[in-house]
Parts: sequence; C-alpha cells; structure tokens
Amino acid sequence: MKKHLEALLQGAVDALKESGGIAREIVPDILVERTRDARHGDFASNLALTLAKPARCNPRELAQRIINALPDDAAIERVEIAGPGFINFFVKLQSQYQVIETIHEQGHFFGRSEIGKGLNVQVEFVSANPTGPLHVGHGRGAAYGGVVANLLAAVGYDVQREYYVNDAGRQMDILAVSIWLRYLEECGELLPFPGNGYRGEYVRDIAWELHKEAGDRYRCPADRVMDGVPPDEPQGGDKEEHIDALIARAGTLLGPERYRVILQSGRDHILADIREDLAEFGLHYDEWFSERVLMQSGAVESALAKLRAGGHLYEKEGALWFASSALGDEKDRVVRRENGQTTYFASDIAYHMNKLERGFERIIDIWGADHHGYVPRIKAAMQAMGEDPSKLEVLLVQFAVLYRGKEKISMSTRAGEFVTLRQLRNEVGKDAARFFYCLRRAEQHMDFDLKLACSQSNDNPVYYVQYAHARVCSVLRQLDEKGLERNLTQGMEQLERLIESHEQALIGTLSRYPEILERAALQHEPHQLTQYLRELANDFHTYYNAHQFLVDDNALRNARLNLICAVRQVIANGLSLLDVSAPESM
RNA sequence: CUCCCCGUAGCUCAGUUGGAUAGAGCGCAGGAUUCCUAAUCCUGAGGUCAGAGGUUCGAAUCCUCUCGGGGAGGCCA
Repeated sequence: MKKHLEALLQGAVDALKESGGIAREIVPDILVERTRDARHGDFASNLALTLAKPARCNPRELAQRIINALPDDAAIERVEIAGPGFINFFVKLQSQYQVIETIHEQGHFFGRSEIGKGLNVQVEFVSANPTGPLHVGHGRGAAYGGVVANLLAAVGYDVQREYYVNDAGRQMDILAVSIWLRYLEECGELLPFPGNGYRGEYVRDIAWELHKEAGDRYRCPADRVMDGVPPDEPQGGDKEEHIDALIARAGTLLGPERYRVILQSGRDHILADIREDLAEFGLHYDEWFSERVLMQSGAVESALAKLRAGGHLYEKEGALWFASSALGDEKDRVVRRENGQTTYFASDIAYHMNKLERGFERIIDIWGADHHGYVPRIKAAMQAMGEDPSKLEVLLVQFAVLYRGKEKISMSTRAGEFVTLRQLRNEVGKDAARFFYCLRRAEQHMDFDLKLACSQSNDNPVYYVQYAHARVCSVLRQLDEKGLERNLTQGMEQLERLIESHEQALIGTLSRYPEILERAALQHEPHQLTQYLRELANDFHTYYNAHQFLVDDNALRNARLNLICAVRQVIANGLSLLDVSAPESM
C-alpha cells in the first residue's frame, strides 16, 4: 500500500511537470509513511512540504495541486490536506480487510520478501575463543547475530552462518598449560597455579577426565616443572613471563606429541560444550571455521605475500608491519612479531580474504563493541588486497552490564567468576533470554538485571507476546467445547462486520508486519521486531478484553475468528524469526 | 590527549531514517472478571528529550561546543 501510494504521487508529480505546474528539473524524494494519529488518516506524505521551496510555492497550495493531479484509485477513500501541508490518505476499509486473507493464504510466509535477491551473505557471530564456556556477554551477540541472520534470510538473502574458532595462538597454550597443571594436581603433585592461567572449574573437569583416561601418562614431578621458572606476579615477578616459561616447560617435558594431545583435548572439550550450548540456545551454524586449519593451509603466508607484492609491508625493529595508516587506519600494525610468529591480525586478514574467495558478496561480522578500533585496519587490509571494503559490514554489540538487583556483577574469564550463558538459560529459559536480549538496540548499553530476568514474572515481555498466541489457541479450543462451527469462507466474506475500533487498530497493526520485517532486516535491528510483537500483542489483549469472539451471530463470529487467527499467525511468524517458541497454552 | 557508543518519565528503554499534541513496560494511585485463561485490560499522576548555540516551513533526530557515563587506542586476542 505504501509503495502503491508513492507510485500514485510520482504519477501526480509527473503530470504536474507535463502541464508546467512545477519545473522539470525538480526530482522530489517521494516518501509515504504511516501516520501516528488515526485522525491523520492511514498514510501521509510530506511531499508538498519538501517540494514547496524548489517549486517556489505555498505548501498547502501545492498539496492541493498534487491532489488534483492524483488519479482515482479504488483503494483510497479520500485524501486531505492537513497542518502545514501534509497530504493524508484515508484507505477504504474494504482494502484494509484484504490483509486478513493474505495472511491466511501465505501463512508462514506472510511478511517475507525477496528484496535480498538471493545475494550471498555471510554472518559471522559469537566466535568466542575456545578457552572457556560462553558467558552472558556472548549471549547477547549470539541472540542478536542469530536473529539478524534469520531476518536477512526472511527478506530473501542467501545467508550462511559461521563461527570462527580462534584455536591457534597463545591463549590456547595458556589453556593447555592450565589443564596440564590441574591434571598434575589430580596426580597428587603440589604446585602453585599461575595467576594468568584459566582458573575456571571447567579446567579442573577437563583435567579430571584426562587423568581418568590417561592415568599418569602426562605426569612430571612438580620440582622439574617449576625448576628455573621465573616467579609469578604475587611473588614479585611478571605474570606473562611466568606463564610463557610454563608453556615452554610443558613443551620440553611433554614433547610436542603429548603436549598437542592435551591442547587438542582442551580445545575439543570446550568447543563441544560451546556447540551444545548454542544449539540449546536455538543457534545452528553452517560452518565452524578453524583458525588453525586456515594457518596450516598456508593462507596467512599467501595473504602476507600478496600484501608484500602490493608494497604494503615493511620491516622495522625486527618485525613485519602492514602500512595500514596509508589506508585510513590510525597507525601501522604488526603482522609478524620479532619472534617470527604471525599475529592474530595476520590471521584475520587471511580469514577475510578466504571469506571473499568463498564467494560471499557481503560479509557481516558481529563483534563486541570493545573491538571497534579494529574495524579500520581490517578494512584497510581488504583495500590493500584489492577488494572492496564496503563488502564488509561490522556490527558492534555493546556489552550487557550484569546486575543482581542493585548489585553489579563483575566478569572475568580468567578468574572464572562469570555467569555463564548456560546458567542464564537454566534460570530464565531460552525463550525469555533470547527475547530479553533482542529487546534493545545492539549499540545500546544494556543493563541486564538477573533478578528481574530470573523472576519469571509478568515483567518479562516474552510471556506477554506468547500469551496472546496461547489465548487465540484457547479460543479455538473453546469453540470446539461449545460445539460451535467455524466457517472460514463465511468469515472472509463477512470481514466488513469488523467495524469496532479495536478491530480496525488490529488490522492496521497486522498490515505493518511486512514493513517491520523489511526494516528490521535491512537495518539489522531485531529489536524492531520484538517491539512490534509487543504492540501487536497489546492490540490483541485489548481487543480480547473489550469484545467477545465466540458470539452467537455466525457471520460476526467467523469474521472475528479469522481476524484473531491472523494475529496468531503473525505472532508465530515473528517469534519463529526470534527462535522463541509460540506455545498453544500457558 | 585522540577516537567510538551513549545521555528521552522515579527505573529500564522505544521513537518509522527531519514531521503534526514525545510513547511503552516496570514502579506508584485508583478501577474492571455471573462472559473465550486476570501471565489480561482501563483510568490517572509523572518530561526544559543532559545543556547552549546553529541549519529550516518544522529538530529528541542533522552540525559545532560544553558537561556527564561507558569503551577503544598492545609485537594480547
């Protein structure tokens, strides 16, 4: 309807240009939007206001001329000029009822579109290091990314969901050492645990299992482990030097083979846990992409070779630098350290090249907001490689600050004190957690009150929406119990019986759904969908309280049932995009 | 010091990409069920849209500055 009206206005403008009413050079930006106030009709355009200045004409007068040039249209009841020069459209009730039939016909597909034209898009999200379980901070990125991917798929993009596994690099070594040291404790060795190690309980669990399976195969005496290792921070040393020495010691005492087994087992354990966690949270990835596999394929080296060939690399102070500052970054970045190891950034360059080589026409990375400084350098790298940086879109998700009531909860992965995503799911349930995360814009800092979310009270808006769905189901059950018939065809024929203001409002809200979906998808804003669903549920609950659906009048009853079934369908469609269940009873 | 995000009702947040009298939930004060689920609904109080300028027919929205909160600025990831 919106686009239809825009086309009508375009026609009117063209006609005015023909007749010399306005100058031909003027190219107006024709925009029709829904009104906030029913008294302003159903749709409004500010065309006359924006056109007034270039056309050198009084806006109200111009509006009148535009209206005069508008062709007759079957869907339009009347057109008015209001305020400073708005053109308000009143749509005939008859054509508004149409949406109920459309929803019934299209069912699960109602609201979907093909705007994406099958464009290949990759959405990469969560991608937490496999060094520990996911915490509630990851939960937000997980819910957000999953819904963004669903939304894009719903409007016609060909979407691939990917998790990048950072399983190369020092963090994995720290994990391996942490496991090994806990394992040695299992064996009965007495040694201090490094301040910089992973102290979480899950490390002990992995160590315990390793000991159970392998016995003393990886055991070394404590004094040989600690011999000559520089002191840890509490003892006046440097915690980084301390743990690096322990990593080196583990390598020499265990040998590369046994060391690799421990590292691999830690990685596999934690990754399996993350996969299960995300699956239970409703997320299913198409690809789990390993950084280590990428490195072994030689992709990092060839990416560096390509940069070097383009003249973007130089040596300084023993390290290899990428001249990113010439391409919009704040400063140049190291890609190969003095010790010969490539940096995480080097892997990331290769990774993004790999994405493009796989044929994705658009790449969406969803990162924590603390990585925002990282965006210019990765775009610089793409440009240096001769790629179009605008193919990459980075969406930043702000952290959620956790509260339990008034008390702020601090989070530290190393200390293992964080609240895990799994704990959250167990306490509040998947549906509530997902809905809660998607209630706010991603760039918005979010206060996440666990006490509130855990309370399972009415405060949680997910129940409000789900209840509307369950209520429709309940009405249909009552229909059976009362032995009443439902005649779908009669209901469709009698839709003009829906004359109550509550019904009009509900129909209007239903017809907005496709627009909401499009906006939410293109702007990557799931909260528009959750916000809409609350409105729809509100309209429905209000209607429910004001009118009886199961009335004796067959025609009216069938018309109302068709309306509320349309509501149920749209709620189910919206919730399914959020990966939130739509229960038939509560 | 530089850059990014943010500042809207007591609290948590929306605000249709510059539109008409700024909204919702929670909380607070009242009220609604002989009737399809009261996990619901209705009414009310509550605002200098952080502040000051500017852009124009029109600003919570765009520009500049100030104040305040959070984050980033590693040969960590």
